[in-house]
Amino acid sequence: MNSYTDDFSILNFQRDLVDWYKMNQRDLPWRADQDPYKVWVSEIMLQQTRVDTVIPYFNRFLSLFPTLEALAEADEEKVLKAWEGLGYYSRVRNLQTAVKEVAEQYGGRVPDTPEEISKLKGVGPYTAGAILSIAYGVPEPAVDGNVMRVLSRILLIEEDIGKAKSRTLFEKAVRELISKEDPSSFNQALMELGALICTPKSPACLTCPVHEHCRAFEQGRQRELPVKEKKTKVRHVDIAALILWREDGKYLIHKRPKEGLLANLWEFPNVPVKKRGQSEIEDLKVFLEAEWGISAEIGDHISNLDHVFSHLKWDIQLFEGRCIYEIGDKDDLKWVTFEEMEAYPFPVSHQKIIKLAKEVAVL
DNA sequence: GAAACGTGGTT
DNA sequence: TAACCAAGTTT
Repeated sequence: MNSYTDDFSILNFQRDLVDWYKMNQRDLPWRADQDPYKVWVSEIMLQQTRVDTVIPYFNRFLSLFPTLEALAEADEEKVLKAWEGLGYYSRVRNLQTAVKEVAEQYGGRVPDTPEEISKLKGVGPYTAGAILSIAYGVPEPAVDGNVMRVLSRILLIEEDIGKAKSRTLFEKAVRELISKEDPSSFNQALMELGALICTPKSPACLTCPVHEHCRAFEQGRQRELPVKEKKTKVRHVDIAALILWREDGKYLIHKRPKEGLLANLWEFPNVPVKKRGQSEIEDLKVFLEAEWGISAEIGDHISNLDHVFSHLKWDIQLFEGRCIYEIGDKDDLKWVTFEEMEAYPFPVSHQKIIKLAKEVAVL
């Protein structure tokens, strides 16, 4: 055959892993029941996001949108507001799109087959397997970063887990290993083990419930795995941003485009700066005039701030300015008070600006 | 297949 | 501090 599970004691491994999980699993809010909608929401939130970060978001989200129907009918602005600060905002817009699809096409019942569930927006191979196994007990692999790390050690798999292709290899391994009696516990156990014991830097092998099955541990090579190539540095982008105010105590905010970075979130007026130096104020004025028909008197430089994303870094020079003249109304522009601002979803980068704007306003 | 897509905690 | 990491998916 020549598979990674040749000469591997599958049944004993399953037993040791699942027994440990049942005794040691964390008490997490999405484990209270197996409601497919809640499992779904939790899985989307947990993508690339820590459990501790997700817990309060999950509880708030479920109190705001307790059912699939409630989320399907909700205003997108409210949904984004509930996601504010969690990051990867397309996750929740895709989730709402998918939930509407389920409400309309499946009578509100989350599909329970790989073929159907995988068609839903935002449901990739991992999430499909997670929902199917956890909510429905279907023995499908749910291969995330934890699973690849854990199995790379246990089975001594030296494939680069950074490559998209290697995921299918791990899925193949899981199909051979997974407990048919309790796929839910098996999949979650693998992830729980990765989160609590088989951690990236210094795995706690001595307390690991399955170290007797671990080929890397046997050879003392657990710290060499998984193999993962390093990423390149993030790109720096210079931006000039503006706290633009009016005599009536309102500030100008702008809704970002429906695609791309921070899609549909709100922000303060800003422009990319071509050459760092003295042109920032002019860049802002030209932009306001040309794009929105606004003329402004730009005043003090407030401060410099930076914000790091996964793939780039904003270096923001923040100014303050007074609106002199404006024409017409636009859907993506709003003049609001600080109080009204609280209803709008802002990315963290612009939450920092709000904070500074409030301090400046006091003066 | 590589890059885009957020944020906060850890090392 | 900079790099790395966390229950990935879409384009």
